[in-house]
Amino acid sequence: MRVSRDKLTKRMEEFRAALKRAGLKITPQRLAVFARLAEEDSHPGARAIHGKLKKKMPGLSLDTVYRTLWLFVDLGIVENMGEIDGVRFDANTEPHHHFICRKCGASFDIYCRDFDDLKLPGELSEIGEAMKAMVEVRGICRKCLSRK
Amino acid sequence: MRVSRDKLTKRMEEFRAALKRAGLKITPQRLAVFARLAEEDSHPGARAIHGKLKKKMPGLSLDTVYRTLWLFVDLGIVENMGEIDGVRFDANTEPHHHFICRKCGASFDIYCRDFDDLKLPGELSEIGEAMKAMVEVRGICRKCLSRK
DNA sequence: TCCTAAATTGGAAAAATTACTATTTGGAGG
DNA sequence: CCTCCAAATAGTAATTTTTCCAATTTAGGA
Repeated sequence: MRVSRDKLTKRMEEFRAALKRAGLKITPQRLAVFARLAEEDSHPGARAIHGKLKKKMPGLSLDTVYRTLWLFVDLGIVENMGEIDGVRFDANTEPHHHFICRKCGASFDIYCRDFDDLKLPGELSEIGEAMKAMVEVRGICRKCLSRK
Repeated sequence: MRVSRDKLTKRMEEFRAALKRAGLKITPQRLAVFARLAEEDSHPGARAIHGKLKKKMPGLSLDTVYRTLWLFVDLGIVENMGEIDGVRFDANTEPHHHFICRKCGASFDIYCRDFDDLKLPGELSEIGEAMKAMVEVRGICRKCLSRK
């Protein structure tokens, strides 16, 4: 799905501001990667972004895309979805939720009754058939906080 | 953290029942992988599981671990965390939530006011410092439903 | 315009995951 | 308890994803 024009403009402004604030250069590559990410809400991976941009920007290296994306995550203007180091597995079949550390990727179970039976919005049926809902809390874990 | 003895027993029962129901063999490898996963709530990845089990079961192949874990996901006794095909990125800075398709891995944004300001449980502070909470809904997307 | 630290490229390396074949084995049926 | 065979595994090769690095280019301040 496409993002509206003014949302896009707003995001591009935030992007420029964040780079300026951090004293980083505004390069064509960074502009292209961010724009690509900001104008769609399909949450692409690095390869997908690289593939799309390669047409307009043949020299673009895959490494740059990766480096750029993680830079954006560090700057707080982009969020990563999914674990840092590959897929993980969970055999806990009871209702529970997750805390995930942004620094080290560690994850912890959270038990919270209020979260167990969230009422899902009706429009969800347009997207698909929901089977389960859980809350994902992101932050910094104790260990990472202390060794900071 | 360790899981209590009766929870573990219960999970092992469910595991045996699920394999039986599907007409699959209960092998030492499957028992070991599931037990390893069920007795901890640290959500390990395939490599971590393989590494731990290698000591007791020197011949265990990494392929078996991967195959076994995805089998468990298919059977519904294990849930995978993180995207199927690598890390993804999201430049949407507005409060929103995600629907993720179990079949194809596609993800969609959900907007739902009720989810935007979930009250986090106090015990969370023992785990770390929370920065953001979002709801992750899992199910089957329209496309996958229709092509079923 | 010039200069320099920062950024990018392209290719190589590392890590994660899947594929494949020969061999082994769980467990159904005798 | 044997026997047997479809199912499962081991070991290794292939593929995919991600990161690293040295050489080169460039954004943007002076």
